Amino acid sequence: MAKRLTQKPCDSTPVQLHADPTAESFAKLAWAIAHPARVQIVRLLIGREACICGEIVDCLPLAQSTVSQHLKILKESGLIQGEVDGPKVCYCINHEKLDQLKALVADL
Amino acid sequence: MAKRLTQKPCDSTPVQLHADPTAESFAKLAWAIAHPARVQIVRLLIGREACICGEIVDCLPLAQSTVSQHLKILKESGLIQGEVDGPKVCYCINHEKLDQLKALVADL
DNA sequence: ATCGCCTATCGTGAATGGACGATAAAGGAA
DNA sequence: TTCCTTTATCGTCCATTCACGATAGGCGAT
Repeated sequence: MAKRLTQKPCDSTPVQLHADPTAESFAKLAWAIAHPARVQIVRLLIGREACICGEIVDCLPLAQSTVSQHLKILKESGLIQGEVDGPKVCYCINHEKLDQLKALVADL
Repeated sequence: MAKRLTQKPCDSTPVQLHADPTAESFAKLAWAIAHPARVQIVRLLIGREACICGEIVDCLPLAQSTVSQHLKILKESGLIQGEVDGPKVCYCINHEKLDQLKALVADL
């Protein structure tokens, strides 16, 4: 790359689009819901404001370990939270993060 | 899977969350912007309402072929459109698709 | 027709994602 | 304690992504 030096780059600003931290966090958040199973999980948790646990597994045509993996990804993204309740774990939506995602997309 | 038959599944609806076509298209659209480079490209195209061409390459710290790949992904998602203009190609945002994405996220 | 520029595509390699079964860890109940 | 249930993690396999250089095709200019 870097060969077209005879003309101005984008707009009037030099270049400086490299490694945009905003784009990175945006992409991460978007990636968290960039899978049908994760979209369904998020919607499920939104649908019932209250938290639920491994019934999520019963709602998806996936193995328990696979669902657990998706839940981990969603948890790491911050979109959902898990809280241990005895031997079970209740998950619920993190509305702050969800609103943040909504704002990021809306402000596109 | 399918072992917990002694208790009701999620909510009162049987199960039927399998292969939700809505979730699939949502996930596809989200995946299209689930990469920092693609977020930057989309923002760039939104910033300048008009279309631009391979200057995008100069705005990203990526090889031309890599950028072309990302553009292809975005084009296939419908979020952007490319129109040939002589030896160059001008890309622009597909506002309909973008609005669709916004609506999908807002209605979460 | 030939040259040079712009872009898409091909081929490759490294890394990651997604799915599964098996297993481990934690807690409640008998 | 000993089970049983619930969930997370491990290891593995296959598919896909992402990045690159090289190459091919299109088009305008010379």
